[in-house]
Amino acid sequence: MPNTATLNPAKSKPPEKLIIDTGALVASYPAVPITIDCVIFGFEENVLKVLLIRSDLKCYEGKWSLLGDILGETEQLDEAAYRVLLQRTGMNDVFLQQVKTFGNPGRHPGGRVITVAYCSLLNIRHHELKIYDNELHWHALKTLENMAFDHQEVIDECYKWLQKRIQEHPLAFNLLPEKFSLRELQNLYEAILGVEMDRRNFRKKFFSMDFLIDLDEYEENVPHRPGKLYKFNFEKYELNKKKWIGIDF
Amino acid sequence: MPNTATLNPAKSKPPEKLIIDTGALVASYPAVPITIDCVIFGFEENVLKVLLIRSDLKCYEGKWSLLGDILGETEQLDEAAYRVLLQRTGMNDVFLQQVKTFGNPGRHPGGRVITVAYCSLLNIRHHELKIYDNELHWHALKTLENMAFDHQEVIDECYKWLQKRIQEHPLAFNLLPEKFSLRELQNLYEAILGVEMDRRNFRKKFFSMDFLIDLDEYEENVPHRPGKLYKFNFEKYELNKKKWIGIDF
DNA sequence: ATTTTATTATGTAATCTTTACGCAAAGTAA
DNA sequence: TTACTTTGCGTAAAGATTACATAATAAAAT
Repeated sequence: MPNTATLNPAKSKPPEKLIIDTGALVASYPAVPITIDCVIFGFEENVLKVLLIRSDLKCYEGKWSLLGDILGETEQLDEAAYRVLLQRTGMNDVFLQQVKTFGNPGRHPGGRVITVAYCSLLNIRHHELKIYDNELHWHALKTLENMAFDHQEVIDECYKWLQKRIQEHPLAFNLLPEKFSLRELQNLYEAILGVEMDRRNFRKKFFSMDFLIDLDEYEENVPHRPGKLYKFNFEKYELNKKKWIGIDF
Repeated sequence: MPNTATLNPAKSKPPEKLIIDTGALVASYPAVPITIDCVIFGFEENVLKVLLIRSDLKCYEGKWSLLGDILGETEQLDEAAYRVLLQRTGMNDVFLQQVKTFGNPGRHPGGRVITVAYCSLLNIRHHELKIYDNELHWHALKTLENMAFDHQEVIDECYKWLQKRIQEHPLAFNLLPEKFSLRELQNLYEAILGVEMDRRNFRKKFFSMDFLIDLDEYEENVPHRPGKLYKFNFEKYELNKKKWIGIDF
């Protein structure tokens, strides 16, 4: 029901004339091609990487591009993102999230194209690429250059999203092997956040959250004392996760 | 430069044939009309409100709709959001942020329309509406019903965004008068987060952040002991804001 | 005038969290 | 054996959060 306290009947007018033919209305709208771009982060040898292909546009010859495709006419946005990933990499067991929509009119040389960026993270070792077309491969995030379109900006925004997100959600465990040492976990956080942390306090923090399962196994083939291996207790996390009340800025 | 460590030249193929006519490429893409919808939150009499108009579609007769419009052909997304707000309300001094894009193929009865949702917050008293077409007015968020399109879902997502955001950024001060009492500030947080907080701890928290300027003025025309008035020190906040390292989930 | 009521302002003690370190134990390499 | 690196565990000080107590101030009721 309308909140009449703030309705101003003297000034307020109802819609002039109701539109019946909604089909004609929508057909009269200017339309824009929509693409989906996937920013897939991976972690390997202590380096954060992103999955790219060669652009197949002449004007971006030699430049690198995100995994993207045009949105199908009857396709959901999420659905399209999963399809792009499957078609380009053969992977189908990855969690994607919408991050931001980029609509600068000049972002595509062939005319206006709006893209919705999706982001995901995965363990490079556990997700073997099955398709290598257009030189698909992992690039170290730190040394990216020669990006086509506005894809550098898209990646930058997704990286910021990742930095924020990894502090509040257990995303990190998608980037690690199922069994990992605390050192590997810490290296991942340090690489993504770009900070150094105290080993002992990092350990204490994770143990106090109490979502790590001690596997009573140890690292092998390391040139020093092997660390214990853990896995993340996703079930327990789902039941006990923080409700997030805490003003702080 | 490509990270050759993960490039697989045996399997990897360069693009078959580079596309020269990008204009023809883009013209061949199916296109979708894009709209911008603005979710404008306001706070008045301890109630969180959202600004709505009557839908002018016959099939949604009597239902309520967000402030939206079609994206102009050469318009930036952000630009369009500010235009919509200005055209519908006459307001031009409000900060808008992109929240999410909604692309369900069935969300508009006239055919596929994708909308990019923008969100803002403002002090109802300080932003007098200058246009009242289509019964534009504030609705209490709690008792919303009869929403057109998927606008209930859009509002729900923006409300979640707001709840998260207000805990990490000083958004609340856009919803309050410039001079406010601690009680007003707390009421706002309680209304948005839907929780009760301890008066004394709330005060302590805000004083310890040290972004409130004590104006040495007092509330007037309140039926009890008047509280001190403060304003938010945006300059100091910009210099000292938290760098946000703190894993917690 | 005095009392009652509502609300502001301030304080304090107990608990939990974070930070900055110290040091022994377990492997590897010289 | 000895040096070196890294893991694992611990602790004390500082800081933040929580729960609750009480005095002060203004308006309204008696």
